[in-house]
Amino acid sequence: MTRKAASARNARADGEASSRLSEMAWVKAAFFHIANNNVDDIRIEELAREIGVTKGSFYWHFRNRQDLLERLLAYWMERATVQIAKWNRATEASGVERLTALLSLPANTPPDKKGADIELAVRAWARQAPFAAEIVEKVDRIRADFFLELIGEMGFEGADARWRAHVAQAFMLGDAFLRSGMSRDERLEAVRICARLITARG
Amino acid sequence: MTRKAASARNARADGEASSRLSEMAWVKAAFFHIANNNVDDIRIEELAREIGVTKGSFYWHFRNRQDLLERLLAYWMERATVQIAKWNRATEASGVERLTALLSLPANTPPDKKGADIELAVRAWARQAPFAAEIVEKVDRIRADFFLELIGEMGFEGADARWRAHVAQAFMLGDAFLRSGMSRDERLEAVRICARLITARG
DNA sequence: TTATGTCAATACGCTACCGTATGGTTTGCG
DNA sequence: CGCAAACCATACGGTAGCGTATTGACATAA
Repeated sequence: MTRKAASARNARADGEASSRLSEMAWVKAAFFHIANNNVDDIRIEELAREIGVTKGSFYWHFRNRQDLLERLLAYWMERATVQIAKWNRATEASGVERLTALLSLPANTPPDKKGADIELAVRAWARQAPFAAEIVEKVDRIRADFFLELIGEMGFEGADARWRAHVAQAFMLGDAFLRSGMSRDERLEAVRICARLITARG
Repeated sequence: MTRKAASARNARADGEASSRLSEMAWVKAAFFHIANNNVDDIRIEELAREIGVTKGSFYWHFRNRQDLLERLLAYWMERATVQIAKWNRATEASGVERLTALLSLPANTPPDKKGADIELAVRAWARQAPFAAEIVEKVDRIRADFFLELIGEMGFEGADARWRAHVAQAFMLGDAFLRSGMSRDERLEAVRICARLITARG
């Protein structure tokens, strides 16, 4: 059984995308669950009910629950880094504008601007599971480089630039997690102010 | 049974502290568990094993698991707000120094400077349980006021002060959650830089 | 058409928990 | 002493969720 699943997966990895869909359906369902609750809330039988199949399907596509979680992490990492970087490089806005936009991520990340919730859940998860911690560290490092690059473009250098980048990154996270009753406009203003403070000379 | 437990608790609330210890032992054990993992990891039978008793004891002191969780929250809130405020008001350091110290909380909060972990776990929990969300919001509001007061003492006023306070608070959280491989000294330096940026005129 | 691979349904065993019921033991006190 | 309350142990029922075993349905290629 396990053998079969493994070989089937490898076969798929090479070639086409015949059942890729059903497999992705599981990952996405899990993604929604971790967004609204936490990682322990990802229960196979529950996901199955939502998708409209049974466990029989699950254990065809995945070795076990852990297997799903690992793919979920990979999926999250992709969204949390690569796509953002691409988007940011594609746009031709000014440095400060891009910094502002970046700071208000992940609060605006789809689906349903639940980006912050997912961040939180994954980070909570990371303290439980080393393999999740690894991914989060990677993500943080990639984001750090990205912030540094952005700050660098604005004329800061060396250690100074690194500190400012760090402050920016920390603010991004913290702002997303703060449960203050701030309106959308207020949040945006706060982000703008923060960008100004971070890029102030002195 | 339930009645008995309730009345016993009330009786204790008035007077002495006969069994306060054993009760607190449960709360603290739960506290350690939520620090190292998350709220789902608080399992009665496991805590019992660690304390050296059995479930029989637990259901004497607490109505049920939820009861324990609520007292745990109260305990956390106390630590997360009141005590910090007291400490901060007791000291006679300068404004910037106090801001710096505050920013590096909760990363240095005992036990075992696990403050950040607990923050994370509680906030993850808050998205699952409304009654936890309520407490976190209270804590955030109290801290916000506190930051505002501090910033105010440094001569900032009105909206400007509020934004700066918000940035400080967000940084505090985010810095605690960032899984970057920073050394203790680096972290401290980052905090100092952040305090400078936040209190810069312009 | 038959064989083989792909995918899903059903039924089962197993374990980890929660909460309850009930009985035992210690402790304070009249 | 002796009794009541406080405190804890043991045993049990109930449930939720993981993983497995087995069979069924459908497609496609030989």
